[in-house]
Amino acid sequence: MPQRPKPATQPPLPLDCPLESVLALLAGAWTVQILWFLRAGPRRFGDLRRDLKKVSTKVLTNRLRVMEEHGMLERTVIQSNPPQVEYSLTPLSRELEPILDCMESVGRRLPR
Amino acid sequence: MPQRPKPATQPPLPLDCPLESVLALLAGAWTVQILWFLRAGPRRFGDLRRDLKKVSTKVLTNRLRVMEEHGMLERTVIQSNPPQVEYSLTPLSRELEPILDCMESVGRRLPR
DNA sequence: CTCCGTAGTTACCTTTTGGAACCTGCTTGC
DNA sequence: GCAAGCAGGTTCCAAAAGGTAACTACGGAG
Repeated sequence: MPQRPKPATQPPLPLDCPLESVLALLAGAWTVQILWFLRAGPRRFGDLRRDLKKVSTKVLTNRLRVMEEHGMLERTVIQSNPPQVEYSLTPLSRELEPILDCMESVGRRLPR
Repeated sequence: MPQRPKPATQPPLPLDCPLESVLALLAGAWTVQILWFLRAGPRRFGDLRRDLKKVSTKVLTNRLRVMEEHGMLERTVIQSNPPQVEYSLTPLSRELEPILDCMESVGRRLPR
């Protein structure tokens, strides 16, 4: 049994973590799922509410607003009667798609 | 201007979302960063606290406990004086590494 | 004798988040 | 006239998350 531990295991940190920007975008409940369901094409508010069962309209609205502010969603109002709103991916959120692919393939090989 | 919108854009949802299991593992603040810093090798409690600046000991302890319960971390007590605790990746968390790689490369090509 | 570093634990408080329920205005179908 | 579907907005409340500060126990350094 050593009498004195080494002062610190790895004095310098092993590379600063460059994931913050990505994590900031993906943070928040439902964010990733919304991206997932929009990959197949634009979807309307009510579609998404049905896709994400168990989400309340308030939370969904907030999420969509925040994602839009982050430039991850485009919101298009269709002038019809009643008016409809379509959400679709942007160039920014398309950059994130590889992460979804990766999560999917990892999830498939995971137990359960 | 159409008089009546289509009843629903995509009646069946475009594939049920298979990301839940992965998202459940990665959820929670600091989780991904902890995995990131452990990739280089086992690290001790104090190391991680320094890696993740701005994290309180309480929150870090909670995170580590939860991740251990999920089978994502191995906790090893080193019988020294004072005793030390080392955290390391498990087979399960190693399965998640591709996601980290992917996030890193996406993050690099993102603005900012 | 006091402080430092080890790895936490505990109590307390604030902030954030999320959910349920109800509301709007609009039009169509019955 | 009444209900239904569209896209939300609003209010209230509960739960969860997170931060601060103080505390534990151990030995070594000064």
